[in-house]
Amino acid sequence: MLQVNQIRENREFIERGLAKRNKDYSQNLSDILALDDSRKKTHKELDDLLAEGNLIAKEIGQLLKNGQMAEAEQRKQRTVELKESSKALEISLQKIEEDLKAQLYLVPNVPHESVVFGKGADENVECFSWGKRPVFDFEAKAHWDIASQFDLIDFELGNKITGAGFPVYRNLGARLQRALINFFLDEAQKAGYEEYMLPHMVNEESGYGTGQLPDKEGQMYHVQVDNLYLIPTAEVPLTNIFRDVILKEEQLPLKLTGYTPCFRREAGSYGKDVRGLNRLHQFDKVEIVQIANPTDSYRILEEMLEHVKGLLQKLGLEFRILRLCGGDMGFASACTYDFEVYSAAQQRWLEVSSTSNFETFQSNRLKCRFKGKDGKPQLVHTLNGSALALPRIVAALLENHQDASGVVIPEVLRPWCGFDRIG
RNA sequence: GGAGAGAUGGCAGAGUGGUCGAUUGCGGCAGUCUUGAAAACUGUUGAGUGUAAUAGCUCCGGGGGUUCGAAUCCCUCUCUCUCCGCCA
Repeated sequence: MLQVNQIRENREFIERGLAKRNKDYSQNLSDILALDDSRKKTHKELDDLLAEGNLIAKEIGQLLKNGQMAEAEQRKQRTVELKESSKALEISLQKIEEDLKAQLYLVPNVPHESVVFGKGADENVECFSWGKRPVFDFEAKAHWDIASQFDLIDFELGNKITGAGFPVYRNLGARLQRALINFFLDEAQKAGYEEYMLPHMVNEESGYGTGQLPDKEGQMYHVQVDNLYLIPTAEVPLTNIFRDVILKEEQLPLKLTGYTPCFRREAGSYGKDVRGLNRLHQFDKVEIVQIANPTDSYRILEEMLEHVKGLLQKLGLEFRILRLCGGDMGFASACTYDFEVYSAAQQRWLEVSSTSNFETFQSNRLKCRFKGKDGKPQLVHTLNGSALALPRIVAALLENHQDASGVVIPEVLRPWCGFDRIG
């Protein structure tokens, strides 16, 4: 959520930034400022009435103490009027504040200066690539075929137990999952991230805090009896740790990591995208989050990119990094890099990580601040990234590291797996 | 699920209708003293809104009510603790 004062002070800058999202928000911004003006005006009127009421109340107290009953009664008459009009003002103020909030919820984050204009995914900019594409002297299989050949993943069983998009991992497939989770967590720990084990359900406040609510409600599983949501990513519980928290400057940056399953309803997806592990309703992911001083956040974003790079390099997977253009960036992000690994068998790129700086967009909602030297609370910057999401990594590992008779496990994973090949 | 108790500033903990945004202690910060440190002493120390700066206004778990006036009384919700029941 943008800050109204920012909009007021840097309107032109913000409008120019938002234009990169290929949508016009100038009307929203005008509405916001107009609503804020009437908010201020109404607030002032209300405050004046309340101030008068407070004053009279004190006088009445004094008069009663002195036994001046008649005078006290007289004063009370005015307070009746005051109460009526302040009640009315309160109601309209509340309405204005609701409208203002609703408007603010509609406006996405302002892309960073470095983000390019673009209409959609086609205009993302490749900024880094690494690795060699494997060459096979046999017909490369897709991961769903390998998975079924070696009994690693049972999609049918998942369909039976739950439904499409909830695969069952078994045997070496299950152990590979566990190995990857541990590998990613240990790497994060080595890089200075504190590990958390988190609830897999969150309440409404948390959903609002990180921006899944109100607008992306349909993408989360909702447990209605208790009004809880299954987390779509560990980012939600991890970042909400700092909701309504004022940190000390010297605590920053805070680095956190956590493994959780992620639940996504993903309504409206279809076709080749959903084959095998490409898109699931439940998947596993290790997330990294940093809570940063605004002056450091872009350096930290680079640091996080390096971390993710390192993971993919250790796994020996060909990948590229894309700088997302304005039109493809998530609602809350100011700057996002996507990591994609190349799937040799499917002959396409698969997104395995998205690493973003949200600047103050989340912290403004979360009310997560830090106190600097001047003693004034200031909003932090929040950043997060997948490090990494498992299913497509598994897909790429199986496909890219396959040989004529099975799959070779990358050296680095073997201590965690306990086996060096499948098949 | 049943019965009872409670929720106050970073923490502890007063406050049961009228200068209470809140006594006090600890912690934090600044200063005095000291070669330096500790101790002691002095001062200072919540957030939001608003303003050029003041002022004003709001906030004592959330919401609602009573009253001229609520941290304090009433209703309701949430959470915590104790006891009972159930349970991995």
